[in-house]
Amino acid sequence: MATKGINNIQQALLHWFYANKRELPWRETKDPYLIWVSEIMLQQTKVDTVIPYYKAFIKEFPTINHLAEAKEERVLKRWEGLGYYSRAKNLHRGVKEVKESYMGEVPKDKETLLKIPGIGDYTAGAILSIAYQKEEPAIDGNVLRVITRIFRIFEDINKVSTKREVEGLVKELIPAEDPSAFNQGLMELGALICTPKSPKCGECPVQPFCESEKYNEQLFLPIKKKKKKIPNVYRISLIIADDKHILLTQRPKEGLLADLWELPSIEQEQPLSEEEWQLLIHQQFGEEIELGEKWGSLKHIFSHKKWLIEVYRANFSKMDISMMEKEKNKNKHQFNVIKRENLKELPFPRVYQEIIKEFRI
DNA sequence: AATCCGGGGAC
DNA sequence: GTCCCAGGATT
Repeated sequence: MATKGINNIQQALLHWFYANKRELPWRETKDPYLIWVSEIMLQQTKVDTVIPYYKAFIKEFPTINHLAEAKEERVLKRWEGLGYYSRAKNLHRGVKEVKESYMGEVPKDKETLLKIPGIGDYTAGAILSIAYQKEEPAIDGNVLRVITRIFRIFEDINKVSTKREVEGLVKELIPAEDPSAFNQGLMELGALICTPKSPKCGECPVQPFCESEKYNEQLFLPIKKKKKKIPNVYRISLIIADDKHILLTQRPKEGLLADLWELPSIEQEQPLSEEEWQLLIHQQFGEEIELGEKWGSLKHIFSHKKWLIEVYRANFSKMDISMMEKEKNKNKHQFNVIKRENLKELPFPRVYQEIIKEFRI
């Protein structure tokens, strides 16, 4: 089974990783804080997407102290467009916690790390192995795919029992010499060679040890239960603006797109006619707001719902926008009057970024 | 154990 | 367009 004198998985993987690893910004450091930031960003997110965000983020928040002292809105602004915004809020909270409770030093043991918001099993293992060279597994989706293929594990990878089984195997494999390279090697292999759809088994350093490849069953692994299909949500968004202002709302502090800003909007489970929308707009935003010219349509898919958005300009009578500023205090309106010159400071969901750009001054 | 959180890329 | 991908928190 040996090839070129390599007779175990560890050696094959390490050898391959040293020769083939990508040069990535977070691979230039061992700073546990920077490793932490990168691992949070890399959750559910591809490397190519993360790179520019990571660079901008650590430029503005180069140390734990910088991030701990930052305003949350600045942190969200740096996360704008990256998605899963609770990651940013938890990272911010977690860094403050490290500063206050651990004298600014990222903990070196798993139990303590797991208490920090946003750090779970995977991220704790990644920080410990990559920053501190601890022999801790870091099981992400790539590793689950690689290991279930190598060892031909036909159990649902979403089950806790399967993850425990994989964790046990990785613990046995992980070499004391370089746990960091081994864990990163497993993930890098999953990202570059052992890919979900078209694995490049001919180029795989671990191919001689891969059970599923022997039986040509790679494409059946890993096993996971499929999710159900997602409902449509019908949404109308309003452009209420003059030369210098635009009316916006800030989303709730928790839940979907938490704390981000957006156009004033109404949602329904069923599609409505223009007349029916108009009625809801009067109830929601006041009698002086009238549906105007249609600006266009937007669509946005989340994990479990799909937004179908119709964007309209609004006509407003009886008062101008600066009057609405005063009306706001009566709690009659559910929006804020924003100076268009300040739009660049506010974080928006991806789906609204293009349209907001049109109104920036 | 199941569901909630975005966005990008393959096809 | 449709499908696939994937950690942590919450329920």
